Amino acid sequence: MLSKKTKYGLKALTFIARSGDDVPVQVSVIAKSEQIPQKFLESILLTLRKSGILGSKKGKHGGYYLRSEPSEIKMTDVMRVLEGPIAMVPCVSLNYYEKCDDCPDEHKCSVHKLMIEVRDSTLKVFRNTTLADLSGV
Amino acid sequence: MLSKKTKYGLKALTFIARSGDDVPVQVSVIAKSEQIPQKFLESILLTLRKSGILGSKKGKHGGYYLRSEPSEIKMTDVMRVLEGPIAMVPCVSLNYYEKCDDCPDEHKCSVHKLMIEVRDSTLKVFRNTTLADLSGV
DNA sequence: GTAATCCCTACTAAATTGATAGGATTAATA
DNA sequence: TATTAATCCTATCAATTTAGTAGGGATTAC
Repeated sequence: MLSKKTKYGLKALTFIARSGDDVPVQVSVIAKSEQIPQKFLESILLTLRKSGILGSKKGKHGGYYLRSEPSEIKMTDVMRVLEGPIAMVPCVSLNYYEKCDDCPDEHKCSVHKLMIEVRDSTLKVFRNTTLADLSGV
Repeated sequence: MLSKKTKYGLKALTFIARSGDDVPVQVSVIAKSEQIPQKFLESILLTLRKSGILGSKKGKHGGYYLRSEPSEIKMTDVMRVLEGPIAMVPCVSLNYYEKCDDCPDEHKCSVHKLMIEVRDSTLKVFRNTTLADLSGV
C-alpha cells in the first residue's frame, strides 16, 4: 500500500507545480486545497526540502517552491524520498541492497527472481514519469 | 515491502512444486528446509488451502499439495491471496476498488494516473509468471 | 515590533506484522 | 483400539510502522 505520506507528498508537489514558479506556496494553502492535515503536511514538505526536491523561504510570504522544472523531477527520486526503496525486498534493491538472513544463495531464490522483474517494471514507470506528467505542466 | 508472510508463502509453494505431485508435503519439512517458523508457516499454508491453491490431507502422512499444475498457478492469484490487492491504492484496484475520501474527481488526480501505470506494469509481470517459472518445474 | 511563516522535537493512538501457545480434530498403523 | 503424527483453529502478544498532534523556536516582511 501507498502510504498517506507519499500520497500527500505527490499531491502537494503537483499543486506546487501547477501554481507556477513565481512565488513560494504556503503549507496552509496546500493543506486547505488538498484536504491534508496541515501539521502532517509540514513534516512531509520538510522531508522533500531536505532531499533537495523543494526549496523554501521562511517568514512572512514564505513557502515552498520547486528546485527544478517539473519535467526534470523524476518519480524515481520522489518515490525514494517519500516511500523509500522501490524494490519490494532489500535483496533486489539497487540503492539499499541487503542480503536476506534466510537465503543461502539468492541466485537460486524463486522470490528473488520474481521481485527483480517487479522492480524493473516499476522502475521503468517511475523513470519515464516526471512531475510534469502528473501535473500537466 | 513484501511481507514475510508472502515471502514464506512463495518459498513454500516453490518447495511443494519441486517435490513432485505424488505425496503431500508436511509443514515441518518445509519449515526446516526453508528456515521458516513452523507455526507461522502453518497459518500461511492454511490460507493458501482456503483460497483453493493448495489442498491438504490430514492425519499421519498428511500434508499439503498443489491443486493444479505449477504452470497453471498464476502469480496474480498467489499474490492476491498472500499480499492482498496488487494496486497500491484502493482507487485503482481492479478487485478491491474503493473511492478515496479526499478525492473529489479521481480522473483529475495525479496520484491516480501514476498508480494505474504502476498497477498495470506489475500486473503484467504477475500475469506472465506462474509457479512453474519460479520453481523451474 | 508584530504577524506570518517555516523549522524542529517529542509524543501518542491505532493498525499491522510476525510471530507463539495450546489444544481440537483427523487419519494411518501397530 | 490405542498411539502417533499430522492438519486445523482460536487466542494472544510484542515490536514496528503509520498517521497524526502538540508546542514552541527561528526567521522574515511589513
